Amino acid sequence: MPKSNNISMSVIKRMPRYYRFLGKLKDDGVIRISSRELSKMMGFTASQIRQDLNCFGGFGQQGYGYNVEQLYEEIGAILGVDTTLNVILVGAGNLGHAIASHMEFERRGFKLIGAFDENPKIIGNKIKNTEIYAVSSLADFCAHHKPTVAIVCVPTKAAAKLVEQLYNCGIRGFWNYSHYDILSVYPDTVVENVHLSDSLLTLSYQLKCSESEE
Amino acid sequence: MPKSNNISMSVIKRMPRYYRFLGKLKDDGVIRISSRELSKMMGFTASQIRQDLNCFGGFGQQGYGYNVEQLYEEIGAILGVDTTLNVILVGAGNLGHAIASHMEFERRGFKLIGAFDENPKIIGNKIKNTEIYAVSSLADFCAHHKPTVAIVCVPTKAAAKLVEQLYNCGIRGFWNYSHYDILSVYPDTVVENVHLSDSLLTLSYQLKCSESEE
DNA sequence: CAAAAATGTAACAAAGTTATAAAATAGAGA
DNA sequence: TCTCTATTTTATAACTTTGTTACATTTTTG
Repeated sequence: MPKSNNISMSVIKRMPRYYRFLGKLKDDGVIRISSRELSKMMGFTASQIRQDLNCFGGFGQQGYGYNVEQLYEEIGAILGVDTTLNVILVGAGNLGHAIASHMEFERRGFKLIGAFDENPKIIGNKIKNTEIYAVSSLADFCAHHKPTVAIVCVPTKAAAKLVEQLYNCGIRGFWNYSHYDILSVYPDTVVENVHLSDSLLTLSYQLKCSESEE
Repeated sequence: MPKSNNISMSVIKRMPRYYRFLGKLKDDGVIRISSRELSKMMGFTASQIRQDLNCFGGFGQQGYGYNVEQLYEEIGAILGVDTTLNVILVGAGNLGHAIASHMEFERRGFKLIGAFDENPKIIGNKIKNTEIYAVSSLADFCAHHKPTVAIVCVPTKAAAKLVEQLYNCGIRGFWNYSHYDILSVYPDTVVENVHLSDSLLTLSYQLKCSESEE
């Protein structure tokens, strides 16, 4: 029974991590867990865990802790894992292909229903039972199958135009791996700009710092 | 002349993004830019940009703005792009291969000097002029070439043991794509757990919210 | 030389994190 | 079965960090 308060982004960003650890515990057959135990595993403070979980409702029981399976399901529901969203991949090159095949979409409430590319050499190939179509067929495909999310793995210069096109096709969620930053200019869209290189650069910065502190 | 204050992680995480946008401006031949103009492009407030940049020193000039090229170089230096770090890839499967070939390491102060995998079928192959070696040769290789950063792209169950092994080989920076969470248990190591699926789940959450608000 | 533009800093506000007091439960032992 | 104690959450309060606003100062431009 989630509280309908608006939750802060900081909390949301931590939820998938909780989900991950709880899934692991569940698979290991753990029935119950306290915030204190979880904190040791995850590297958060127990306080924070309790407060985070409490944003959505009191899942814990005083003197007992949290029921692992129940909490796992609750967080799954919060994140929307229990409702399926249709996804398309646009740009099925090296990276797009790897991401699509690496990601276990089904376990996360997504279903890959199509992939698109401009390269004639790979059009017709398959990624995990999903065919790669020509980008030119995008509009027709979307009109039929109504995907809501697109994984954007195209070169920088192609991205801006593509995003507009995808929006017109009804796409409302963008999972962006291109070097182009998608800004949320449309009010009803959601964007995750991944930018792998950003985390590499923060790693670089932190390494520099830890060296100079020795 | 960077200030030696300790900068907050929130600021650091924004720096690569500044670097990206400034690089683009530089390539476009833009000589100077004001915080106001930048704010429009990037979706931050102008104030925040000024405050962020000021953490490292006064790069701007009143009444003029910032010199694009100078600022680009300064931020590059802050992030450590100007000093080269040797990197190895461990796990050269689908994802590892894609990331290594997608990432422009040289432009970011990194140099890929080796890749490792357990699959005999791909040992001996090349990724961007870098050979794929057997994991068993890891220790020898590291003793010789002293890499400081490892890209971890192995299956979950292999990760824990591997991290320990890599630490013993002198690796101090972990760029982790496995589903295993590397905790910073060693005091002098730096970890970036990427967890692609996390951002997909936050996207899912946000989509759910934006729907219910309509 | 004056008006406009822009930074850097200080004051303020909001958000996030940690600590603590109160309430509830589980589990042990009589 | 009942009672008591240790455990653990919840709610709230204190604190810390982060972000925003405002403004004085400086520089450019016409």
